[in-house]
Amino acid sequence: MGEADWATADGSTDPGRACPIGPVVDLVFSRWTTPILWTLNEHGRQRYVELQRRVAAITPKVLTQRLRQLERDGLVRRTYHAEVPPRVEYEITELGRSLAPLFASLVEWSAANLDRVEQARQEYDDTPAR
Amino acid sequence: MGEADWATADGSTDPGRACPIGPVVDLVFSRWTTPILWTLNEHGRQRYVELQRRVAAITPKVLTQRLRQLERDGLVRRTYHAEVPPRVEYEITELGRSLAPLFASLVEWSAANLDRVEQARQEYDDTPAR
DNA sequence: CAGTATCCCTGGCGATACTG
DNA sequence: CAGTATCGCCAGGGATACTG
Repeated sequence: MGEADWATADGSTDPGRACPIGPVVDLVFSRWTTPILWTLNEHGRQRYVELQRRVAAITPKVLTQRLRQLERDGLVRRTYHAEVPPRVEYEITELGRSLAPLFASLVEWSAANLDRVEQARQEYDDTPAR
Repeated sequence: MGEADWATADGSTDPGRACPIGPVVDLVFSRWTTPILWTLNEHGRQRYVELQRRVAAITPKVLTQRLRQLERDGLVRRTYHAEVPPRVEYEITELGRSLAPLFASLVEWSAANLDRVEQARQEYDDTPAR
């Protein structure tokens, strides 16, 4: 909570993402990654098709893209079983699981404050002088 | 942490965002909102131009868009002073400030684990059999 | 100063079809 | 089953210029 923590090591401001949580936000909160991680964390090791069913509305292309990215980032582990038919299982890694408390905090915050947000929107929309 | 918390109240799965933190992610972690909230939280009440300078590389159009959205969501308060030249100040609200612990957790997680992510990427990229 | 207004452009996503 | 491959789109963002 320092006064100038948003400055980078070399003293210059980081253009674009002038805050220290930029990287982790890109990592965890980019599109589709949160539902995927959530599902993996909640339902344990799963096959590709199970994921596709649980993370509704995601197309196979995008699901694969995100899974590859998560695997590369070390948050998800992919296990290929050379059988017929082939079986691939995905599971969350220890590193991925370390995000669970964070997710829990997010859930807590939502439960406590999301209605306030909705209320604020209502008031904003109901104000004619804008 | 129930077994089927990703199901909505009516028993159906929520298409697209099959996890309970979907809404708060959209609210807080959509593009540009995190650096804006961070800056507002770190440097207190500021004028439009100060924000524009601190959140580097953001264009005025987008900055205004995001500020309006944050105002509507009740996370930011806008104060217009009818002077010449006009002066507008933005500050984080109590509701917005309630996100601070969350941000702090994110910073902590980054400090503890971001190097592991980088390491995982290195290993992934250095593996030829892919 | 604090924004609008306009135009443009891209990359991410969706849909669909196909394969080892 | 577990993905690729290809195509098309369009919302969101960037650049630039202008205004009360």
